[in-house]
Amino acid sequence: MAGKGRVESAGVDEQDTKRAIAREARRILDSDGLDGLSVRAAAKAAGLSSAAPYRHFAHGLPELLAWIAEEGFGELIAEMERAPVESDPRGRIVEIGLRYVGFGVQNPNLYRVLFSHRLARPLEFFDEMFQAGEIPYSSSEAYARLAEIKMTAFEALVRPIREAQEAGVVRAGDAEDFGLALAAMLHGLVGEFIDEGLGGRQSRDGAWS
Amino acid sequence: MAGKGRVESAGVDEQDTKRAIAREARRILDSDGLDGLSVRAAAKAAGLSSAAPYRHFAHGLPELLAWIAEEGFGELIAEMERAPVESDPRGRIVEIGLRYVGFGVQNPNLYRVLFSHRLARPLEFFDEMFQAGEIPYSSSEAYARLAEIKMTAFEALVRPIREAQEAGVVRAGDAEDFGLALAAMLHGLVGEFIDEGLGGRQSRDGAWS
DNA sequence: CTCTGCTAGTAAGCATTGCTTACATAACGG
DNA sequence: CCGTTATGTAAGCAATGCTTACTAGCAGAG
Repeated sequence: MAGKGRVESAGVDEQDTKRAIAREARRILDSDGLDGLSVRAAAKAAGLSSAAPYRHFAHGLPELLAWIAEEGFGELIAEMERAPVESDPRGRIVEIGLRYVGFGVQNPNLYRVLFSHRLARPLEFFDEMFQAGEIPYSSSEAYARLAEIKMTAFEALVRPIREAQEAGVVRAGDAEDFGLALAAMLHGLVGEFIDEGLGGRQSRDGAWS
Repeated sequence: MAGKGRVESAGVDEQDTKRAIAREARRILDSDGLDGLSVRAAAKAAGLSSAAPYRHFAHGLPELLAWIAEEGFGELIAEMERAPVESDPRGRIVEIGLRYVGFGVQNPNLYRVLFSHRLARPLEFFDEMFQAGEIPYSSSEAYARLAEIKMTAFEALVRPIREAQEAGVVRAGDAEDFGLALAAMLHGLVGEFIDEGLGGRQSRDGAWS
């Protein structure tokens, strides 16, 4: 009663079980928080053995989290880009900021994963290992994609700033520095509402629905 | 070869071993990060058995972290209040903000503990349990003290704002709202420099020494 | 057709961790 | 002098991350 082999070759799948594991992991994360998420729990929820996830996420939990974060950043970007184009470019910046904070508040557990330093560190490790030639690019592909989409999300914040500058509505300057400051403020705001900030006790009565 | 009893009664101590455990835990936290910190490691570093810490930190790791966070907030407050009194009250606000960010950047692992949601949650649990009468106040004394000093830290940020308002140098308004926004911005900035923020890859070249 | 190799699972187990339980020892108070 | 309390130890449980050996099915080479 061991070993199942390449059974499901008929379907369109390929990475079907991989997606199933990630989906269950995401479900557990949303409902029970990061502390409730474990490789075993995700595997069990997907009807697999404890070791199965390591076939699809060779680096184990970090890579699983990276996968989830990649999806999460995608959702965050989509939410930001859903902001309507206003007549005043400044209004669009505000709209995007509001959507950013709203997304964080509505998905606190996911948001914490997105900006966990456990995610930032692997990115550096990947850089080092890749530059040292210890590992082929593809084996840490997930981290590379994560770094890319993270920059894309940042770009989604910087672009409207640049547009506002080109329209002459916002003072000229380094759009990336402006973006950095904006990202810091939004990130800090989410932290406050998620109950991690200094003013956490006071900031619980927001109506972010 | 088991049991040592109340041996060290001659010293001035009382909570000597407790402080020793916390000190080792802090050392491990600073050097190896939160992932490297464990109750057992702290106990071993203090020359004790694995179960010893639970005598002093009945709630285990969460309470140990709360203790560390309490010390950490004390250091943060001290650092902020070291800001010189300037002629311009606005300058003092900036000075305090700079010291806040500097502290976070220089103590990243501690800072992450200070604002971990694992710390925020116990505070709520404590509130609920206390209001439900399930637990005497003193048994969660550590969390109560933590909540208090956290508000003190926030107060250290709000006070100079109020002073600036009274001096007429800063537009009047709700100082707590201003403080909340300031806390959010500073928290977000630290996050960026600590490598958790959206612009993380770009913000590494600060000279915070 | 057969052999070889690859893919994708399983079962079992190791080390670590948080925490609990049972126990031992020493100081203190009546 | 004896019970109580404070403070430690040893041992062990359950959960977790991860590894190792193994198995089963499919695909292609000869």
